[in-house]
Amino acid sequence: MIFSSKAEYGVRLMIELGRQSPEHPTSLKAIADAEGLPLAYLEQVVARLRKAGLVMSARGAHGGYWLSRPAEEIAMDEVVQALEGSIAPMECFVHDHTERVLCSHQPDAGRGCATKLLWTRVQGGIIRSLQTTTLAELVDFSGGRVPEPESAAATLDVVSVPAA
Amino acid sequence: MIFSSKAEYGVRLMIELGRQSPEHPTSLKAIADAEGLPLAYLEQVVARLRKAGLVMSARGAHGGYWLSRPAEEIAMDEVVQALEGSIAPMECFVHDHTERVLCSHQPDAGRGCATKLLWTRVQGGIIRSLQTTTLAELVDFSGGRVPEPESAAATLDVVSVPAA
DNA sequence: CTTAAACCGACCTCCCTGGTAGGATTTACC
DNA sequence: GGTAAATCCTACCAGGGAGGTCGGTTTAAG
Repeated sequence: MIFSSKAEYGVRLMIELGRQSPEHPTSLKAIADAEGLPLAYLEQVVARLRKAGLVMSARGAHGGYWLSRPAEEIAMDEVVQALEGSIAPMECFVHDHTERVLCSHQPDAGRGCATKLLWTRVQGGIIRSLQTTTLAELVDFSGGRVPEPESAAATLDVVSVPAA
Repeated sequence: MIFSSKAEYGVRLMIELGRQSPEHPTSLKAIADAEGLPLAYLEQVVARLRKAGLVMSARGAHGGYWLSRPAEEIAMDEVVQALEGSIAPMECFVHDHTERVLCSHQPDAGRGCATKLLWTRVQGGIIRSLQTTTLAELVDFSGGRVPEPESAAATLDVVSVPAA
């Protein structure tokens, strides 16, 4: 298995948020119920998304999460990267603090690290396919946005972007 | 980590075999010494390659392994597939006995399995990048074929490194 | 008949995945 | 202010797979 269930859950969570209006927060419990996922575990998953700046949150009653950007502007490589850590095809691909990915193998006896060539290509293939998929595509594929509720007056009042 | 060390070791093993003449078998011990890998573990790795028909073997003294086809005709997706089993980005991608890969998720409540769209693309990206890389490329990258020995001396125990 | 090698299967240890548990804190509403 | 709903945080835990090891059997060359 290439990706862990954190990625699966996290992507589903993002899709769920993308289907909702960003105006009012969606609680984790609602998502957990809708997707049949354990709430306590989802908390850990969403924490990664929040730290990556992909979702924002409001605490307290009627709190919840929402996308920090429109789904059209969220590429899935950001999402998966936030959930899985670095996308490394092999042990020797380690992130240093910058963006660079490097191979820790010694260039043994003058020859290059041949497997690195292969894994680099694989990594490129993965990242490309993730970069060219937006969250909006997945939202659309899963049935699109949830229709805005008619009782707009009430809900819009609840909008409650914390008026600090 | 996307691929296990079986893939790393197995690819290195294949490259080593690709650097050798297919005329005489190369022992696992020679490869283990050259690459610094545990012999007993390599046995398990090479067994997968043999069962996949990628290498052939001869038992007994002076036995060993060789590529069953020229390196130019071996695409790396075959190799990685043999080593790792199926290349599935996510739990729900399971192989049945055919080539088809399917998602076990129910199409819940009429909506399609949206994550499947994403993982399918990722899988495609991986497989494409593996398919378009041949073993010969990696052999070449790692310094190319070992020069054919003229004498009948036991050359194979010492994998001669081209002296820079 | 000794030696080098492939072949085989059982075992073993560590670490990560996939959770659970229990709380502390924040906020809306009455 | 009290209570309920929610985020947030840390610790813990069981299971399984990764990454080997070990011991032995069979095969073939010299």
